[in-house]
Amino acid sequence: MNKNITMRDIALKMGVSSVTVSKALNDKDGVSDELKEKIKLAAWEMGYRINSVAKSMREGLTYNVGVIIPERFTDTTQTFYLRLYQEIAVALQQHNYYGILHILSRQDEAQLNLPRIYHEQKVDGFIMLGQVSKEYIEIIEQIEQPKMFLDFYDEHSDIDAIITDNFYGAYELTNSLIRQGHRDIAYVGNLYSTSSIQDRFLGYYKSLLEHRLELKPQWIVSDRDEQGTFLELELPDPMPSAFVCNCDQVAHLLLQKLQAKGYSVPADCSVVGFDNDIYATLSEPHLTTVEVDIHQMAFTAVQSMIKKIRSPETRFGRVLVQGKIIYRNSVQSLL
Amino acid sequence: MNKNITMRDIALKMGVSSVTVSKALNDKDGVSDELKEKIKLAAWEMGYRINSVAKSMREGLTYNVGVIIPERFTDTTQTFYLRLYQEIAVALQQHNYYGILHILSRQDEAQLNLPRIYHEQKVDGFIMLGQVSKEYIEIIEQIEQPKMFLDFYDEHSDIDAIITDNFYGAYELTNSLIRQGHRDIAYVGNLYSTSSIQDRFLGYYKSLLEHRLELKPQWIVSDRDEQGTFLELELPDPMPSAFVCNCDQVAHLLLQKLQAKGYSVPADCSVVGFDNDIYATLSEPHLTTVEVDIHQMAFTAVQSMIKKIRSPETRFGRVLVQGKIIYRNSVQSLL
DNA sequence: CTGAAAGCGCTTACAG
DNA sequence: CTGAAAGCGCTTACAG
Repeated sequence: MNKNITMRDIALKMGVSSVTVSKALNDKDGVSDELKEKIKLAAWEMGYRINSVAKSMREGLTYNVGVIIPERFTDTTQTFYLRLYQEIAVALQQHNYYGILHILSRQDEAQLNLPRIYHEQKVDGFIMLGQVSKEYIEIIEQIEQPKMFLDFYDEHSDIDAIITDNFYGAYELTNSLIRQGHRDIAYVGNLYSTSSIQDRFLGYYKSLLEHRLELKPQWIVSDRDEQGTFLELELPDPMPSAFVCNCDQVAHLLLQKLQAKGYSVPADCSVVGFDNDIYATLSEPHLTTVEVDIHQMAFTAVQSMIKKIRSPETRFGRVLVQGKIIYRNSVQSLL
Repeated sequence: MNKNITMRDIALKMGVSSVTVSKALNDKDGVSDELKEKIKLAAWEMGYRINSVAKSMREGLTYNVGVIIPERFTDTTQTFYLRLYQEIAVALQQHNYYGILHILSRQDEAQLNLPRIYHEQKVDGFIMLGQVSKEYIEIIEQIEQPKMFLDFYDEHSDIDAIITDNFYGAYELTNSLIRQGHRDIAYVGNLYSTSSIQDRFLGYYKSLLEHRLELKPQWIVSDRDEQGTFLELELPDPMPSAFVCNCDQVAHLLLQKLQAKGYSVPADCSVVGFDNDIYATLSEPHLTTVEVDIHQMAFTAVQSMIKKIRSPETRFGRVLVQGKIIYRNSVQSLL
């Protein structure tokens, strides 16, 4: 059987010490180039694979990053975080790091239990992907290792956060509606549910303010309860000429509601979304929306995390990743 | 600073040896119950966290399982494998194991490079999630650690595989169409692309055979090239009364094609899919389909993998996980 | 019931 | 340019 080859085995075979083997394989100084090449060749021939556990033990680094996603955000219809996780995994790979995904169960979240990867020192840092409760944030703050929030932030916490630029995304999107003649514009989303829904709302509101348009209370349509469970949408009366939805999935639901009630989109009513996820192109008409740059978010997060692991004092604060408006066919020009 | 607490620190504080601390914290024999409790309390008070790297080094186990997904299967529209990965991560968690996701780039797949988690001995076993080329399978066979295929198998390889019961799923689904009076039934899928498309086809064919229905060549409609890239679907002429699609995504595409050409589904033509993924309920009408039991597949895979890690000689062969037909509105009874 | 010793496979700091 | 020694933090096997 191919018993695992160690540096010692190579050293024995080559008649050198394992120190020399280590130096040669790691391209460190102190070994002649000639010997280095010989050792590398022997290692390759013997099928040597480095034991990362021994390396980790010695260096005090696991080369793993924990990514925590609350179970609440992982049902069948929500794939955004999984795709973000995938990009994170790829980005980590490129830095010789590895991701360990931890799905935070509802129970552990409620009972404020940290994941086992924390208790077992399995990782060098934590990326919290998806908003958790204030109480859970306080628990995370006590972790003395590098940590960051991804796709949300907490105003009271100074933990680094990478977020999509929700505010300007919604602001620009609303501006574009106004440029096309819309004046009665509603917002769909529960303002008390997550910071991103809130920030998108504020971007929408800023656009209204700048154009001196009134924000009518009945034009804020709730879409979910504070736990994130979707509610039946209630159409405002009178109807606006356009809806800014906090996400594509809700825009998709709204579209179905509107069509069921006999409204034609965009002829009778325009709808825009946010995220450019699968719902944007599955909706009929396809949605004008803001594309979150998942790739960029993942890469920024990983890069920052690795910097923090290397120098734990590094602080980034709140990093905004710009989105991009994708124009499709769910908006009617009123001009 | 909270310098990491080790067993040694606890031992020093309690005036015992670190052996005793280890035994106490692991609930091993050889320490009085009284002392055990005292040590556990002290560990808790001191904020002790076990160093899993040291444990791993000592035991020769990483407690990680590598899950390899070819990049080809991870574009925006395909979330099946990511959801399966998520279930795997949860199942592993329950066994005190962790998953490391490796996205196998097209390049590494073509160049037959094994992932770095192999070369660094980062994991105790490998789950290959999604079909790879014959050549790559041969490379995987050379891995001397536990390994298994998930959601595909290779006839020439005796590597354990967990697959959904594609054959009987498609067989039952086709039977149900025939029971509803359909006689002219087409199949949509490239028979040379993956084993699951092939097996679903054969289940469909078995149903035809049993009912003495002819399999007309023009009723096999290709949906993708052998690399998996979707092709424009070509409707057969004459048209069948029903289509059995190899997956929901293709059923969704077919639906759009049919509707664009003026066919009404299911009035003019019935369509069934496979997978019960997001496309099944995003299609209009919602698709009658076979639900792949993702949860069960992941749990079976993880359980088998852990058995194999504990006793490397364990063989499972090909494990079939039963699917379940979900009846919706995309089929018209002709009776 | 308790502990001293050994060892897992590396790498760093130091000596030659 | 090369190597002996030490140590990362555990756990097992053995001795008392």
